[in-house]
Parts: sequence; structure tokens; C-alpha cells
Amino acid sequence: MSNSESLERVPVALSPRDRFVEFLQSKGMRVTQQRLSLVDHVFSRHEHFDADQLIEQLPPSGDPNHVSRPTVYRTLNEFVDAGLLRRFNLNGRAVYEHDYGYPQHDHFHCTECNKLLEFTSPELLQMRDDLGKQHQFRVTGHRLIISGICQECTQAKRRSRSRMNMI
Amino acid sequence: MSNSESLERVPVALSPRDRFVEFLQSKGMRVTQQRLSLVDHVFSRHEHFDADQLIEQLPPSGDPNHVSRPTVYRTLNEFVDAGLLRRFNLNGRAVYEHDYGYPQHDHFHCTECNKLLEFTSPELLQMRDDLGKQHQFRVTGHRLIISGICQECTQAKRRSRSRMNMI
DNA sequence: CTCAGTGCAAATAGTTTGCACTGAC
DNA sequence: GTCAGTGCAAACTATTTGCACTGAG
Repeated sequence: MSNSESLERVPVALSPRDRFVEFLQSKGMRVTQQRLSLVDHVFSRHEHFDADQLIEQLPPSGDPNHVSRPTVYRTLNEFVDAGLLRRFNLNGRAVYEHDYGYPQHDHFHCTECNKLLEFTSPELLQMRDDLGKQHQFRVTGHRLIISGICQECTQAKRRSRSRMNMI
Repeated sequence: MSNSESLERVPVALSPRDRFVEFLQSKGMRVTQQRLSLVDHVFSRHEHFDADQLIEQLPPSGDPNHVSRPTVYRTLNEFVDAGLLRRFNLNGRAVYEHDYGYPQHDHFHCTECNKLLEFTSPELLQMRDDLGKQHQFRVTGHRLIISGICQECTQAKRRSRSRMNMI
């Protein structure tokens, strides 16, 4: 699923692939087929995804670009460390989204269709920092998920309700 | 751990125990020893806790008030359904807090000591609803966790840094 | 006396790890 | 050639479930 409205990209010097290679080299880690397959895949297709969705989309066992489940998990953690992906939790499973080259943003989560919509709000950021100051808390980040029902699902419900009334 | 500043309670008609009994009866569920042990325990002691912390504090096997692990999990879900507890996720594990009789609030999460501090912000609520309107999203709730370092940990760090400099 | 609730052990889901082999450097 | 990375199977953690027994109604 690419169940998300994409925000504008932010210009960055290096492609995600190059950024990851740089990261690996700076840590003395090796640039392997699997790691390259995964950067390329993750940054060409997805917006929000979890480990299972990613594994499903990967070439099957036997293909030169196949990557095993443990390696997918290991590499997703590396992407987070490298600042390429951001991880958060949605009903108990890890969900990943692009971090590198994307502006900070928050999410609406539709509890009907499970879709995630992104939005940005500078005022929210300002409020967050003010709240930190008020409570003497040194803010380094935040996670906001607004839950509810998206426009399409609201309309779908309305349609089905009016269909009910017609009977 | 009761690692949280408590907000004022909001006046409610029934005690959590009575509210739960009412819930059980309305659903045709039985009022058992285990369920009563758990309401009483949870609403006398805790503020934020996870299943393991709760189980640790419960009387050991053999005690009349002992409750088994599966039943604790089952009952925590019932508390959430009954509107007594709210559940959220903190690094992959379910954390519970009182919902019944407590005003809606959000959290600071100290990444040093893992403490949760509560705060309320009506302006935040207003902003959330405005954002929903702007994006045509029917808002039913939200979860905001501001992460960073709490006052005590900031001070502890400062002290240890200055101790370093003295050497 | 009946059936929902319980405790136990076992299952599950998501993720991580130990280990012997493989391949990047 | 060496050692980090990989795939496999197995472990692990948090939570849920099937089943025979128990006790609330």
C-alpha cells in the first residue's frame, strides 16, 4: 500500500542509496547486494509500510535480489540508524516511512480503512516547544497521530446509510 | 513505578469498581473474584503501568487474590472496553493508564529515565480539531507523545558533566 | 445446575539471535 | 585471506487461545 498523501520532497544532496553507502562506509560496514536491493526497493516504491508488506513485495527466494526475513529486519534497523527511515508503532506493529529527504510531519490515522494521511503544521511544532518550556522538559521530538475517519470512509458510510433508508 | 505527575481527578458518579460491575452486568458478564481483585488493585495503586508491572505487584500464586497471567490480559482488555483504562504503545509494549475519571491529557516521555509526565493543553485539542477540519478528517481522538529529557535527568547530566570537567 | 470465567499449557505474531557458510574488502 | 553479512532454524517477548475444570448466577 502507498496509502498516504505524499508531502513535497525536500531537496537533499545525495540519493538515499548514496547516503546509505556513505553511512555504511563511515561505520566500516559492507556494501552488500542485499543492502543495495533494499535501499533501492524501499526508496522507489513505498511511503508507509511494515516489515511484512516489504517482504511480500521483494523478489521471491531464488531471485538474485531476494533478501531473507532476518536481513530485512536487520537492514530496516540500519535504515533507521542511518536516518533514512523513521519507525513508529501502529496497533502493535512497526510501521516505517521515509525520513531522509522528507519534511517532519504528523499523521491522521483512519480507523476504518487503516490509511495514514500526512500533514504538516508549523504551529503544532511551535506549541510542542512552548509546552516543553512550560514544563521544563528538553524536547527532542514528538509523535502525534490523530485518529478518526477519513473523507472517503465518511462518504462511504453516508452512502450505505442512505441505501439502508431506501429499503 | 508511579512515574507520573498526576492530574486532578474529574468528579465521577461511580467508583471505578462500581462502574466496572455495572459494565459487567450490562453485558451479562459475571462479577468474579479475579475481576474485583484487579479493579481494586489497578485503581488503588497505579498510574501508568504495563501488564508485567501489574502482574509483579499482584499477590503470588496461592493467595486468594492471585490472578493468572492470561486473566490479567483478558481483564485489562475488559477495562479498556469499559472505558476504565486507556491503552497505548511505548517501544512495542502496551502501557495502560486510568481513563475513567481522568481528564484527557498528553505525555512527555523522558528517553533517559523512561518516565511519563502528563500535561493538558486545551489549545492543543483546539488545534487538533482545526487540523481535522482543514483536512476533512472526522477526528475522534489523538495520541501525542513528546519525547525528550526531563528536568531531573537534564540536571543529572549537567552535574555529571561538571564532575567530568573537575578531573 | 448451567454456562461464563479461570488457569494451565500451548499457540501465535512480530522480531531477534546463534551459528556455519559466503562474499566484500 | 579475513571478518562482516547472510540465511537458516531456533529463540524470544508480548499477548492470545483451546480446553477441562470451577464457581457465579
